[in-house]
Amino acid sequence: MAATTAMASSGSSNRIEAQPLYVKARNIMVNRLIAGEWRPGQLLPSEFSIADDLGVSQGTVRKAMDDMTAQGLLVRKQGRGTYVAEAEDNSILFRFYRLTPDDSDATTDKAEFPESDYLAQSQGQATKQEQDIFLLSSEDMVWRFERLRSDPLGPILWERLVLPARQFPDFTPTTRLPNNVYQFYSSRYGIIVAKVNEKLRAVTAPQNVSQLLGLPDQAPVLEIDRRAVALNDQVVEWRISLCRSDRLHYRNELK
Amino acid sequence: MAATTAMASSGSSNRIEAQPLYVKARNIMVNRLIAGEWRPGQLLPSEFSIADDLGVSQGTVRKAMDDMTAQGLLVRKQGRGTYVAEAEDNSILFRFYRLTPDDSDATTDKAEFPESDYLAQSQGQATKQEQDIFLLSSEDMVWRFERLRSDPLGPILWERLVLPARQFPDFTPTTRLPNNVYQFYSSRYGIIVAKVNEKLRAVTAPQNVSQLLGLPDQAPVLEIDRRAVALNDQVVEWRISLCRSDRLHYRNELK
DNA sequence: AAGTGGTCTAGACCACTGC
DNA sequence: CAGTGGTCTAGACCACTTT
Repeated sequence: MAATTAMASSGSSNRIEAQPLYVKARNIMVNRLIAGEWRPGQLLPSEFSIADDLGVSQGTVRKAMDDMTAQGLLVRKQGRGTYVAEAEDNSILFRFYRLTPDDSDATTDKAEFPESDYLAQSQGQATKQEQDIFLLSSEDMVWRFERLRSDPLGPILWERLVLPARQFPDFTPTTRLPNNVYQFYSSRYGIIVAKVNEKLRAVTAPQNVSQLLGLPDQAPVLEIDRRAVALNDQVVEWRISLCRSDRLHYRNELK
Repeated sequence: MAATTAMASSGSSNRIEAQPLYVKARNIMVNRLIAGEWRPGQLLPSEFSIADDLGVSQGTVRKAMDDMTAQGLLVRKQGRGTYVAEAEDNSILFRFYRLTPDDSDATTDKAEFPESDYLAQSQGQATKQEQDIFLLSSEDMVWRFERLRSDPLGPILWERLVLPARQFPDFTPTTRLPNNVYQFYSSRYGIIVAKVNEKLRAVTAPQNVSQLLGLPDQAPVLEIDRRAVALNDQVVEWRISLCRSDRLHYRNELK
């Protein structure tokens, strides 16, 4: 079977396609993730079996999988096999959620994920900005959510969340998002969020927000403009959060 | 020579030290970096030569070096060899400097590194907080700097920078820090900054800072509390910056 | 016992650099 | 041309999980 599915050899003959085999193997596998052929949580075939399938050695498949594992797309379990990562695997807390109580000890870092109160929810035509962000046309629809999120000590942030309606076909005006949205996108729609781009600013809270958060008028808040990018490079979520930073902060580790 | 320097085999005999050879090899090499035996910019021995030295195969050394390269400690140059990374190699801009003009296109992202005006500079005994941060005793001294940093359009941030005096023995009250401090630590003292921990908050600018930055009174600014951690896990720099965020933002890509 | 990923080795060949 | 890192393969053995 290697005859039909084998990838071009990297041997001396082939000047075009100067791409290592393990990169091609990786691309093929990533495309299977994008296509939904391999879904989050699924057990993949063994390395040897994929190697046969692609017509390369097991070591080459391993290198490709090493990359994908490092990127958080796959999860290996010794003795059992390799699985497509689910949003839970990456411990969402440390991956995409950076707001931390000031007194937290990092050791006693409990998985306190904030609860949500829905202030508004509607479907509407994409604005110019939303068209740019999601690559939509002016007739396309988006879902918009406004939420107030709180931890046990009280409200911590206000946020507006926008989703392209096309990707979430079964939403209704009363559909609520679970607290861990990326887990939801992954398990329900097979959408794998590969990365998130954020822009942070210090701004003065609008009056309604400072009231909701219980802050004095004109209080400074942290504005986080976040765009979640799926494996196929499409933006699947746009979110603007206004966070109180009097008892929380945004932590970042740069390596 | 493998007889004396060889690392314990991972074979069946040895239950203690359940550590893969490549991890041991990595640790040995990292320790050479910490000890200053290998200095930034230096050309390392070839993989085969190190493999002989450590009594392992070249593939094992390669795997250890792969890790270190991924971590930004080493830089490979095909056909020439492997070098200890210098701060310039990692393109400091993208690694540790996250402030970006709002209009920047990422494509036209010029390496505009802000200039510094020194407002104050002094040596003094470490405060309680500084003792905690740098693991110093009460008699130990620190250097403190206050700077105003500007890009071509004007001032963008005020910052206070603290260094443990012991690590910078030849400083004088008029020693200035170059713009790229991590490059300076690396080339002059062999100090390799492995990572940086930051805490971000939105705060109201103190009056003197808002004046220096040309902002209205009570303007919100982004406070960045940063600790730079060296390879040996010691904090070597503490910095608090107050950044205008009306025409700049802090960009972050989470993967 | 069988199957999986994890480690380690050895050897081949390629691409690039510098002499 | 020799030396380096980069890729690819094949095979051995280990550690872990499941049957």
